[in-house]
Amino acid sequence: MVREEISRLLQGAAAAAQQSGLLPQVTLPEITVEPPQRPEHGDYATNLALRLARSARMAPSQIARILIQSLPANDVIARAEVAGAGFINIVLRPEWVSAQLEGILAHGQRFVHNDQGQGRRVQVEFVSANPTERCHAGSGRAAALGDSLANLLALSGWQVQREYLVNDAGGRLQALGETILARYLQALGHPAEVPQDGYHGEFLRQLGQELAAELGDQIMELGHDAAVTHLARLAVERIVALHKADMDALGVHFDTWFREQALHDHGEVAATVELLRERGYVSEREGAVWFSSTALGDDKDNVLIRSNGVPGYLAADIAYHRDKFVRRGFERVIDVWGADHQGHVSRMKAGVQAIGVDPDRLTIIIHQLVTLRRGGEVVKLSKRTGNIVALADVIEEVGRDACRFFFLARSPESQMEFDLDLAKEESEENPVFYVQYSHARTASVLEKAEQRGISPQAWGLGAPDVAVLQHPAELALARFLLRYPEVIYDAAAQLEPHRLTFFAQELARIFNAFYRDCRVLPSERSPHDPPLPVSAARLRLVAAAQQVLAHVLGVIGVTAPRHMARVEEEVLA
RNA sequence: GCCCCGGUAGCUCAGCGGAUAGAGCAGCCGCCUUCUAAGCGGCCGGUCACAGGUUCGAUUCCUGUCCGGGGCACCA
Repeated sequence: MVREEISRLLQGAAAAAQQSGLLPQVTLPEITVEPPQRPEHGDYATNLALRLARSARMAPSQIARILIQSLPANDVIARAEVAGAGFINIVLRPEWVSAQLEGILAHGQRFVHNDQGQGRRVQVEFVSANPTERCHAGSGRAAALGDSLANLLALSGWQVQREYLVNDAGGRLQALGETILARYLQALGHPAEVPQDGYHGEFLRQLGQELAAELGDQIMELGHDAAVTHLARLAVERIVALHKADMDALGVHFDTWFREQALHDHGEVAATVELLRERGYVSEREGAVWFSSTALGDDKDNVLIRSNGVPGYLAADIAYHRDKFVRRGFERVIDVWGADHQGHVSRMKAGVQAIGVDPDRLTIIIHQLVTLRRGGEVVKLSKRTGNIVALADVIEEVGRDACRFFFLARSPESQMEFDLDLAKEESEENPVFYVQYSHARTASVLEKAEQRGISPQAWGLGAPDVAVLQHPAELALARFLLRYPEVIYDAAAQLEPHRLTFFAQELARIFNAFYRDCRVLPSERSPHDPPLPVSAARLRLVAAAQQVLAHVLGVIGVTAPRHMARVEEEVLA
C-alpha cells in the first residue's frame, strides 16, 4: 500500500534525524498517513510533526522541516512540504504512480489482498430470521452487511464461514405450531382460534391453508400436541426454504444453516448449563435456574431454565456460542443483529466469558432498523398483525443490485429510511447505476479497441509506457486506484463494508472526469486525438480502472455489467 | 426510571481529534458532428440539536439537557 511506503520513508527520516541529533531520542507515535481532504494539500499528508511536538519539545513546523530534510533517497515522493500548523504534505512522483498501474494489472485481484487474518478462522453469522415469517426489509440490510463483511474478511486473510442460524426450537416454535394448527383447522371448516400469543398475520393463514389443501384431514388424527409439533416442523422447513430463496435473490449464500434443535438433541444446552454451574455462575430461585450475569458486569441476572423445566433462549445461545468457539474452534465470531436485539449484547458477552472464552473474540454488530415508507407514509411494522413488507417484494420492486447497494450505503448504526415509491421511481437515478455505467464505459472502450484491432503491437510501439501519463485527470485516476487496497484494509479492520459504496461512487466520478478530459482511442479525424503512445498508456489505465470497479462491485455484491442499454422513453403517441 | 443508536445542506446520508465540513437526490443555468448524455461543468444551499468541559486544535472526545428510534419477560 502506498501509505505504508510513505510511512516507512518517514520512519527512516525520523531515525536519521535522531541519529544526527536533529531530533531528540523520543519514541515515535504511530505514524498516520492519509489522503488530505483538499487536493492542493498533496496526495498524502501526515500529522507526525504535530504528534511529536509535545514529547520532542519543539515547534511542529520545525520538526516537519527536519523530517523532510531527512527523508531517505527514494523514487516515490516528488515533493514534501510543511503546511498549516505543521502538517507534512506529500506529492507522489507521477512516474511512480503510473508505474504502479502495471502492478495492479500484473497482480490481478491479488493486489487488493492483505494479511490481517493470517489464515485464522472467523465466522460471520447474519440474518438468522425466525422461521415464523417471511424475511422483511431489515433482513435485507443484515444480508447485505454480513455478506460484504464476509467478502472483506476473506480478502484480508481470514478463513470465513457464513452461517445462518435456524431458530427451530424453543417457545416461539410452539406458538408457530399452535398458529398453524388453528389456520389448518379453519381452512378445513373447523372452529379454531389463533392463540393470543400466536402469529395473526396473513402469511401463516395462507400457509395453514396450503397445508390443509395438501394434507387433508390426516393431521387431525394425531391429537393436539402431536399435531402442533408436526405442523411446526413442516412450517419451519417451508419457511426456511423461503428465507433461502430470498437470500439467493440477493446473491447471498451461506456455508452453513445451523439448526438450534441440534444443540438440544446433542445435549449441548444441558452440558452448557452444567458448565456454568461448575464455574459458579448459576443460582436457583423461584423454581427457575438463573445465570448470574451480574457477577460479570451485566445489569441483571437472566433465566437459563424456566420453572417449567424448559431452557430459555439464553441457555441455547450460550450453548450455541460455545459450539462455535470450543467445538468448531473459530478464532473469532461476528454476529450481525438488528437493533431490537441490542439488549442481548451484554448478556451474550457475559455468557461467553462465563464459559471461559475471551469476550473480545466475539463481536456483535448491531444495525439499526429499516423504516419503510410508501406513499409518503411510514409503513407500520407489526409481526403480530403480519403487516410487513417482505424482502422479496422489495427486491422485486427495486432490483437486486439497487437493493444490495442501497442497504450497504449507510453505516449500520444509522437508521435507514427506505422509501419504496422513491426507490422504484428513481431507480434510474440510483447511485448504483452510476457506478455500473462507469464500468460499462470501461468495458466499451476496451471492446472497441479490440474490435478495431488497436494495440501497441499494431502500431509497432512495443510495450505501452504508462510513464507518458501526465494529464491531471489521468494521474488523479491512477492515484485513486492505488488507494483501493487501503480502503479494503480499513473497511475490513473496522468491519465497515459501507465504506466501499462511497469508494465506488467516487471512483466512478473520477473515472468519468478522466473519460471526459482524456480521449483514449484515436478517431482518425478528431483534432483531439492523443498520440499513439498516450493512447496505448490510457488503455492500460482504463483496464486497471475496470479491474478495480469490477472488484469493488463484486465485494458489494452488485453485478458489473459490460453493457448498459438505456430504456428509451416512449414519446410517440 | 435505566441501557443502546441517531440528531450534519430542502430530503436521504458520509465524515467522527486536525488545515476553507462533503456526496447523492431535489432546485436553477449551461454542454450531444467525437470512445454510451444512465454523462459533464457551474450555481444555490450549513449556528455540524443545545449548553458546559478536556485539548495547541472539537462536528469529531467527556458530562448534562432536549428531540427521534430501539430495548429493559421464567418470548426469542
